[in-house]
Amino acid sequence: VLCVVRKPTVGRAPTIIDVASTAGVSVSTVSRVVRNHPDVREETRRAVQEAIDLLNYRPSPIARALVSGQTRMLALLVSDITNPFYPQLAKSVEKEAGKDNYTVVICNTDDRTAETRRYLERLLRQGLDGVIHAAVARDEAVLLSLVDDHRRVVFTNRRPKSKSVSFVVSDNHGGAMQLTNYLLGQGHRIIGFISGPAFARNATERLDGFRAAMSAHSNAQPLVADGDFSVRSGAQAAHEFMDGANPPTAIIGVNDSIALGAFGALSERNLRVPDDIALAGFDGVQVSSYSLVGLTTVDQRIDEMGREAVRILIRQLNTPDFVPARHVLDSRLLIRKTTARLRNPISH
Amino acid sequence: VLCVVRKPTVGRAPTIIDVASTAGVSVSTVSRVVRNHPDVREETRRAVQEAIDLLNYRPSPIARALVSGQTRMLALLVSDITNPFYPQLAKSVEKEAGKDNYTVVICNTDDRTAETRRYLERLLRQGLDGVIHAAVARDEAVLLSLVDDHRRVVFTNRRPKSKSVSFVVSDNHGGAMQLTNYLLGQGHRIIGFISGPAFARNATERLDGFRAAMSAHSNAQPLVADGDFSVRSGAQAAHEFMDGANPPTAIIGVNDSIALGAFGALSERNLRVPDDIALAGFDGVQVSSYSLVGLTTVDQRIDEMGREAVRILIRQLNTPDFVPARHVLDSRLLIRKTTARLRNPISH
DNA sequence: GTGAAAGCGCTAACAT
DNA sequence: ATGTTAGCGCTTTCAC
Repeated sequence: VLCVVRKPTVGRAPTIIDVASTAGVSVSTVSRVVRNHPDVREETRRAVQEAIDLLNYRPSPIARALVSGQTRMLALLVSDITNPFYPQLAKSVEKEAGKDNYTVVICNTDDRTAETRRYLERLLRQGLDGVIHAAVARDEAVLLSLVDDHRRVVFTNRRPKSKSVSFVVSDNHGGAMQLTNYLLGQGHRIIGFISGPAFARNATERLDGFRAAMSAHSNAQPLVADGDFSVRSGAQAAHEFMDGANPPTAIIGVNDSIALGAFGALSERNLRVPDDIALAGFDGVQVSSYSLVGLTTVDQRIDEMGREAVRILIRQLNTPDFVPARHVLDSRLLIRKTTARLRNPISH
Repeated sequence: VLCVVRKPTVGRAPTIIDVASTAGVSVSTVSRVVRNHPDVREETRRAVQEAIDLLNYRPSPIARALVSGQTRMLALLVSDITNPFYPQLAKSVEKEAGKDNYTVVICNTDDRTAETRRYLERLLRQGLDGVIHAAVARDEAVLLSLVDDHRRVVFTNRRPKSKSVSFVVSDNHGGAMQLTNYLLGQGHRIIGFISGPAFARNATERLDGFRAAMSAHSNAQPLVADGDFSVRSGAQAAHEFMDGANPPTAIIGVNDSIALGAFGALSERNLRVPDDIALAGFDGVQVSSYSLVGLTTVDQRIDEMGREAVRILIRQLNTPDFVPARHVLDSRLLIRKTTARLRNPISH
């Protein structure tokens, strides 16, 4: 070959070949410099770096992905991005991942296994590197069968059944006990708990914590109503409680959205919070802190959960030997304005 | 070459070569079949399709991206994903894009130009196909300089200055007028408007609409306070209004979050809504509809905005000749529980 | 209508 | 320490 023709550099992103010819070295040397490979003479490295700077060369992630199989793309599976818990989690995940130049794709599963599968199949083909699973559906098996390398997965928000996969969750059981004991300490005995769907492990753990704390008190009467994490379901359940023969003096929502819904229902009934009835949530979502409500809640440290999940995942992705990480974050009771010492004990 | 060695098919995703050899045709033919190229005999097509089904072959998006420069990845730029407007938009964008097998990456810019740039530079190198810009910062120039092909961009939520780029926005000016006229019709004359940042065009349009409607009434007194779209700023501004010498009988928040914040502030002051003071928002965010508040608001049809933005973008991406689309969605007044006919006109 | 072959931009053996 | 080269899986001329 007498003449290796390359299109001119103008109007085209510079490639590794351009850098190599500019610096007067081979492409492998450039590649080594770019990847910080040690086997490069300092002088050569400097020359290459100069060419890189001159041309403003940046390696193509796509070409890299083709050859390495790694795309620096992570998926975050959430139940419903319009539930305020998830945006907050997403923000912290995205921020932490960005530090290591990972891109996060948020996948709204609506807690439907079929959606989980659809997303994963598409993204895996696209070369997805890893998954943070924060949705709460019964889709663990689907996920783990699609991503059989468990190093690529971290569960958060929910605790997985599998023992061989990493997770970061908050201490749901302990948090619920703490909150319930606080309400019991305030004099409440009839306490209503608005639960989440039975398939959501984080919700059932909270319910269990509530029950455990209540059963330790001889004259405590636990009430439980069904909810589905939504504001609407919280309102409905609160109405049910108050329409019952034996209405509670305090209500706990399994998450903040439900508690906010309950708050609305109570307002509609002209019940004042906390004077007439105490109310508490679970999550520590930002909106619950505003003066609108000032909701007492269990802070599950969402930001930390997201950050930690990313750190674990990225570490796993880059280490051959893998031991599943199991992090349980202490949850913290945030006492705000919707709870108070019981003023008008109901006699029975 | 006597012997073309390929690793065995087991444990490895099937490639186009596997399909070709299975079907007994060349890779180009397989490629034609996959891309629905017409130049394939029906018989051949069937044979190839059989091999594809047999092997469960799916073309590699990464390899395709390398050769075509297209990744089917879209970015959605938002100001702050924890502001409930954006998750709702994101959901509709994601859903619509998914129909055409596009993946959406949500980028939280915090309305900082530097963040916009950071995201775009990273994603463009990753082969980003297009951008839906829904954040409201002064970053139009940065975006358009980074993505000089305007077919790849759609603005939404905000109206761009550039005349050569597509957008889908709601009729902010008209919606604000409609809302203001409604309040005037209810007898309100002193109306407070809690605005957004001056750089946010959607906010200034709403403010202009408010002013226009107010100035058409001889004895109407517009009050304006600064806000930044956040719940907190809404609460603060409402306090300022009510501490003023001439408090309004109705307050409009430039978005629902601000109105919700104002609602909290008013509750704190033991003012009942709408009996003591009327309150309205803008956006039609879901949370504002719950019984907690039942906020009167201007619905800007978020879902439709997102859907339409995606449709326009995808169409532009696939047509060589490009005429910018300019869609203005009618906004709709949603009268709910926080506004009512003025009961106790203040005399002046 | 079909096939051969040249890349796309990079990494990783392997050779020197 | 550096260069050569064979791919990664696909699309796309260009022959036939």
